[in-house]
Amino acid sequence: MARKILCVAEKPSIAKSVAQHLSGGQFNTHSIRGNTFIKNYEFDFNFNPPWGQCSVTMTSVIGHLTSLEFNEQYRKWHSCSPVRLFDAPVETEVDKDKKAIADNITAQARYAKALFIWTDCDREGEHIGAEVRQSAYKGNGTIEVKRAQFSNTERAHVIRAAHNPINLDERQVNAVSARIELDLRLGAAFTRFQTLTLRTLGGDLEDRVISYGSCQFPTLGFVVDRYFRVKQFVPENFWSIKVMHKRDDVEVTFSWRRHRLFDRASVVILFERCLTARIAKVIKLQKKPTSKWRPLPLTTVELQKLGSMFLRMDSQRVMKVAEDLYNKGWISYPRTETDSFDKGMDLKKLIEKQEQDQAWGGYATSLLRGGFRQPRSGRHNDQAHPPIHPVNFVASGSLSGDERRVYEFVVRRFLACCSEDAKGESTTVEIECGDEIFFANGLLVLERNYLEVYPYEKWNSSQPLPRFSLHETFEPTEANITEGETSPPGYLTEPELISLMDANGIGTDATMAEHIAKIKEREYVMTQPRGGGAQTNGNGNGNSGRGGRRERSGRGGAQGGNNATGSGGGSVQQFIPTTLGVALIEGYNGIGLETSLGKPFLRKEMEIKMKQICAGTKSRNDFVNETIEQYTELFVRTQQQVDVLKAACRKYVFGEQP
DNA sequence: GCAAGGTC
Repeated sequence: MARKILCVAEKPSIAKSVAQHLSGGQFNTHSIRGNTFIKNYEFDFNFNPPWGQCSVTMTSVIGHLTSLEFNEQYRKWHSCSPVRLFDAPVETEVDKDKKAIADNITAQARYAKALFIWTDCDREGEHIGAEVRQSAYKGNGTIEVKRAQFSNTERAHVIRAAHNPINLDERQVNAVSARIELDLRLGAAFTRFQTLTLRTLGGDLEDRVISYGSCQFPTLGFVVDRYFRVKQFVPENFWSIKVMHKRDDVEVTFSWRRHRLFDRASVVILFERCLTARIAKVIKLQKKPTSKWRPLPLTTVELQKLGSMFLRMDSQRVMKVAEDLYNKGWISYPRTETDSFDKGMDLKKLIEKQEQDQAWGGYATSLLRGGFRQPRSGRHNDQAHPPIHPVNFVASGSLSGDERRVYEFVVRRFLACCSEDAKGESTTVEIECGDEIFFANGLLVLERNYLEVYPYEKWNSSQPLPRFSLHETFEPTEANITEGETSPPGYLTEPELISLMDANGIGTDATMAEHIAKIKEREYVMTQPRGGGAQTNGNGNGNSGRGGRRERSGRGGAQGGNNATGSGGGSVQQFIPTTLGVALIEGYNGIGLETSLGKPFLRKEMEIKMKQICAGTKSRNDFVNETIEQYTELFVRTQQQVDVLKAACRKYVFGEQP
């Protein structure tokens, strides 16, 4: 009898495409008991020695199989003092809804010679691989465990991976298992402590969960931080000079090189010198080619940011719709950090599929007839998934409204990536008037190229500048002093929040939207459209607290954010902390810990140490012990100064004077 | 009733 090899992927879609490639399409499909998504695919494949020709069962899990939990006696909230959760015993359990999946692996491992793990080649994937291994060992203690190394599911790449298995990377497994343990201990300890302590203040705090998480708190911190920057903003007056000149019926405005000054008297003096000079002289005349770069291949973070800017959906909604499109086979896997396409990928074949579309089909054809350019390469690569791209054509009629808009965006972005940059010509005229220098810019768009298919970005020719010649002198028609006042930043928008999270390593591409949703659900923040009234997520009053302070929407109305230019109506949502959200962050800031829980630094540090574990320069034990020690210290200090936290709640939530 | 991370 042929030897048997069990292969396990991280998700059903990967199991299916790997099975298709390895079997050449010749495989049998079996459902398993207890789970409708998981299938076992059976076929033969000739592996490299020592395995040779084998019968293969290819199946999958659905993400993590197990969770870490406190032992039974610590699970009830009042079972122990929260501080004990830093060292209470924990155990790993198969999730209830994953039991059937784990059993399938245990059963299939029983007669297999080897287990090939086909989870994503990232840290979490490595840990999921270890979870799979554990289930396999239950059925077969001597099964040999290997790991396939692959970053996409192209046929040749998959077959190469099957022929060249490596071992699981225990360091990555350890880094993730440490992360899991720390998230559980810190989250549970602080959540129980906060909730139970602040509950004693009564009122609106009596029966709600006031959760702490190493991602949700920094996320809240960003919102509160911006809120105070808006509130504490003091406008400043500034003055500037502009020079105007009319020629060939065109009114040209020359802007001041110094931009603006905050001292009126100085501006008046400089202005008077200009007036005295009377004559302006052209000192620089420059015409040069310019271009607007086509976008990079699409990552999850970009999809979420641009989704809230152009499509006016919140990040959670965009991800939900993208997942649906992925599950229906229209777009590639939507959770990726990679912003460059593999050299070997056949992009033209994907473009061909779009030729039939009424709106962008013609453009797709023009790419295939010579317009095609290999996409730019960004610097990110998660080694697990390609950038988000359309994999099949679907007529817009068979999609729902939101699906249509997300699909259209993914397709247009993809076609734009495969296009030439937009080309133009920029003109600069610089004049000297007295000792001051002024300039005017002109832009002539020559070839729109990718912009033809990517209406989300704008680039338009300016009014053409009239002809000037170098060194010529002329008397400007008019010169003025202008006056203005600096305007406050706007409240944080969702794309800005996602950028901050991304830059600070808060959450992953797949979870950022969830953290944002979580702080809304906890009523730490609410969202409102720019210039409109408040809107909360779920039920309840977003401005928690009796007599809580209501905030005016401020003057930030139209400023500071991205003025979206795409399709889709409505206006951008902005994030405003509730009184509770402000109280929590201000409370922790006030306790004077060297690193506040409301700042991103602690999470960043965790991320750095995980990388050290993966590099082999730090052990799992050292990492866990150090971090537990660090947070225990923060916890004890917080307990000692809990009055600061309570005072912040009284002040902000209940509006009491200190 | 707590977290964050996978994925459906």
